[in-house]
Amino acid sequence: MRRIAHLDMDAFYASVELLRYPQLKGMPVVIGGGRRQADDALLERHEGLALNQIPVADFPLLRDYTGRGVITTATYAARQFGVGSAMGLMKAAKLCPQAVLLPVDFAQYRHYSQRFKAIITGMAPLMENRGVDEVYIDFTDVPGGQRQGGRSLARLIQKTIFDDTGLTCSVGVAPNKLLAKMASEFNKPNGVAIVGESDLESMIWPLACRKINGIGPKADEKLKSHGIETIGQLAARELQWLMDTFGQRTGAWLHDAAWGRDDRPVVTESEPVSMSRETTFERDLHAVRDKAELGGIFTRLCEQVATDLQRKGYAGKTIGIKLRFDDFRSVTRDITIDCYTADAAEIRRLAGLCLKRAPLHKRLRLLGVRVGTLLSAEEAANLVPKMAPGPVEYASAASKTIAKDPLTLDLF
DNA sequence: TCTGGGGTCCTTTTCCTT
DNA sequence: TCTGAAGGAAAAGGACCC
Repeated sequence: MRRIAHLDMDAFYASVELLRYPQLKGMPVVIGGGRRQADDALLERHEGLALNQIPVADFPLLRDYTGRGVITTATYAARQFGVGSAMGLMKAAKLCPQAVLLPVDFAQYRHYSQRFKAIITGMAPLMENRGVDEVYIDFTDVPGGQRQGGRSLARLIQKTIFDDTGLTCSVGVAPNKLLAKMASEFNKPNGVAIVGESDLESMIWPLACRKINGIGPKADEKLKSHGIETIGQLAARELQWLMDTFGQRTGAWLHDAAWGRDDRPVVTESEPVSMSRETTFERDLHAVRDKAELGGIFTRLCEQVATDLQRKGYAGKTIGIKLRFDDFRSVTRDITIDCYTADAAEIRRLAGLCLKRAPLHKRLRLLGVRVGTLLSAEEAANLVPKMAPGPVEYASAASKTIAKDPLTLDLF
C-alpha cells in the first residue's frame, strides 16, 4: 500500500540559531526583524571570543528594538510570555522586553535545509519540497519503507539527520499526504506517528477542522458559523450540502479531506510560476512628497527581480506590481506582454505602466514587483514572438485606463 | 506601536472578440 | 450602427502556506 511520510523540522529557525549560540538555550528568544549583522556586531565587541562564548547579557534585547517587523519564530521560553509567530515586534516587546532578539538569517537556514534534504534523498529518493523546513517522502517502494507501517525508516531518517546536523524533526506516515501532514504534528518534537485508514475515526475526526492543511482562518470561521467545529462533524455533512455552501470544487474537496481521501502524488520537481520582491518601508511614504525615495526603491526592486530571474535562469511575460496602503489594504496591477523578459530596464518600464493604473492618493507602506508566467531562459530565447511588441501600444493601453481614474497620479 | 516576505492556487471580475 | 449573448483570456483579489 501507499505509504507517504511528512517530515517537519522541529522549531527549525530557533534550533539552527541555538546551534550557533548554545548559551541561549532555555532563554526567551525571538527571531524577526531585519537581516543579520548581529554576528559582526557581537564579535567586534568581544575580540578573541567565539560566538558561542559571548555572554548572554550582551545579546540585543527586544526592548531596545525600534522599527517595523514581525516575529518569525519564538522559542518555547518566549512563548510563555504570550509572544508568537506573526506578532508585531513592538507588541512583543511589551509582553517580553527581556527576550533576546535575533535577526532572520535565511542563508543559514537554507544551508541546513539543503543538508537535511540531501540526507533524505540519499535514503528515499522520492522527496517533495514543501518549503525550507518540510518535505513529503514516498516510502512506498523504499526498501524497508513498509516495515512497522513506516516507523523504522522514519526513525532511521531522524537519527541520520540528528547525527549529521544536531537538529530534530517529527515524522508522520500515512496512506496519503493529507493524513501524513496531520500525523507529523501528533508527537512533536522528535516524534513519529503512524496513521492508517482505520484510524480515521479515532485519530482524525476529533481534531479541529483548522488542522486540515488548506483550511485557514476564513474557511474555519465559515465552517463554525454552520456549527462545524471538528473534522468528524465535517465528515457528517452531505456532499451536496457542502458543494452548495462552499462551491462545487471546495465543497467536494472538504468532503474528501474529512474522509481522509487524497490522491495527490509526491512531486519531486516543479518549475517556479513567479518571482517577486517586495519591501515594507520604515515609514509610510507619500507618492508626491516622497517621490524620489519611492522611485529609487521601485527601481531597486525591479533590479532585484531581474537579478533573481537571471541567476535562476528564467524569464517571464507577466509583469506586475503590488501596493499596500497605510490602511493595510492592498491592490495589484499587472500586464502581460508577448515576449519573455528578465531585463531590469524592461521590467522597470512595464511595472511603471502598471503603477500608472493604480490609485496613489493614499500613503504607501509596501511596494512590490512581480514577474510571472515564467519560462526557462533557454526556452524563452528560442521562442519567436507572435507579434513584435511596440512601446506605443503599451503606452496607449495604459493611458486608456488612466483616463478612468482622475485621482491616479502620473508620477513614474 | 499593530500586522514580513516569498510563494501557489483558486475564484471572481473585467475586457475583448465574435 | 446598435445590442446582446457567449466564451475565453487577462486582470484583480484573496485565501492559504512556510
